[in-house]
Amino acid sequence: MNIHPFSPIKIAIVDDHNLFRKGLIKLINLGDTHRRYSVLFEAESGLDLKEKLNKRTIPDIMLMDIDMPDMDGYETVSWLRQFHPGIRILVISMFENEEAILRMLQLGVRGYLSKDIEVEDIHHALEAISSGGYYYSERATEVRDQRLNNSSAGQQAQNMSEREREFLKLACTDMTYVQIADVMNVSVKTIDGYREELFKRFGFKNRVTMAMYAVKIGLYTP
Amino acid sequence: MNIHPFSPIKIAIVDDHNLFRKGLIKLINLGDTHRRYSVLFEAESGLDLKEKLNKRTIPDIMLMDIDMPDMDGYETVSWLRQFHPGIRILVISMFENEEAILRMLQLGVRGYLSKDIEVEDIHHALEAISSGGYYYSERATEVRDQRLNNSSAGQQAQNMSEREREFLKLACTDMTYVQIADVMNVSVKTIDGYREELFKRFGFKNRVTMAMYAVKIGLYTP
DNA sequence: CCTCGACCGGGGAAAAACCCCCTTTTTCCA
DNA sequence: TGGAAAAAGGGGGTTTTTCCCCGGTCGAGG
Repeated sequence: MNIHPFSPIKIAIVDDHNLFRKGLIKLINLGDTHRRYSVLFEAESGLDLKEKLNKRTIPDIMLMDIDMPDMDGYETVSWLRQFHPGIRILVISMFENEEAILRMLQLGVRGYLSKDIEVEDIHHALEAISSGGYYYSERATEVRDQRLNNSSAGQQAQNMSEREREFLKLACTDMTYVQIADVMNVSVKTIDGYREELFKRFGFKNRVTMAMYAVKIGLYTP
Repeated sequence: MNIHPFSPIKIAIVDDHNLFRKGLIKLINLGDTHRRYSVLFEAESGLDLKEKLNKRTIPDIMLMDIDMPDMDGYETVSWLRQFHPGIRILVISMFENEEAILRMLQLGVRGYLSKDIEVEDIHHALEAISSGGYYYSERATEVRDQRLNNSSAGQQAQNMSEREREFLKLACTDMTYVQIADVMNVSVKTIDGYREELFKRFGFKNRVTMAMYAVKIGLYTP
């Protein structure tokens, strides 16, 4: 189920760093002797992408970063899945942590690569994706597999609720739990419940390590 | 005081991400019609660089990342300044924060660029540096200038002592202040002194915001 | 001499962490 | 479709840690 088997495969790149975009283009062109791929355009963020998608040809494959200003990778992918479900998304991110990988997998991306990639990696990924398949880095595969297995094993983790997410973000600030309870419109005891639940689930020892986890998974940017 | 006015200027790149290295090479070659620059070799970390420097021609200019495994940018620059003072260093980093910029400026680097650079930026920087000058991004210039002015003004900040730095790193972990006092071999009250001093100096409201600051300036990576 | 930096200490209020308990609503699945 | 289980919210009370003000010693150096 190839996309346009005889015309070049149209690619767009969404990343806030010019250097990365140029690096990606170079990696794509290196070894692409048959001009199978053509990079249509680049965008600096999800917002930028939304504008550019209106005026241009729709790409077949979208290379997507996660950490971006305005509208990050998760939001952008959500939006794309809803309004352009035909575009296949390959995430290329600095983040190799479970949370990021799982969220993206759940959003239905076609591939997940680290930014530490070689020419072959990106070509294998592009080939797999353009022929209807999927391509995950070793690390992403590992995360996905271990998620499929461990339901009762070890520490069952992840999947925070929206309220827990919100609490976790606020716990990274200088607010006390009383103040957090106030802005979240629940009692302090409820907040304490969220805290305890997260402590238990993730093994946090104190608020600092919890906040650090939030940073690590990109939920909060200091 | 040009370096080899008629032979190409030899460049080496130190960055742990292949993508960045390839992107940099592409940016350097783009617009370098006269082949003024040649990229000698790439290294993935300071440690890797040390090995490669022994076996190869010494480059004129070194493009240097900060966040790297094994031996980070600061260590690597310190080492280079000591053992290869002739190599001119251009830092190209994700970090645009005061701490990082100031530390690098103090170590005597010739330039500081964000990773958000265009072709012209890198060429201006390389020209300036190879002809004996300096090149700082807008942000780096701003930081340097405001550091020259504000000695008594506003909040005199920065310049943490080595002990304070160490404490700040440990304060990002799950250790209590008692435990931190233990590993730092001082009394809890001394630790409390460090804490209070940093709180006053930087206006932290609680340990979480202090830890977040440590992350922001790159002192601790969650 | 006397200040400054690094260290140590008391006491106390507040916040955070950690227990146990409870109700209501939603989900889900046999 | 009925009931069990989970998720969401709340409560009382304890211990530990954090935070903040106050004070002190000691040695180095202008």
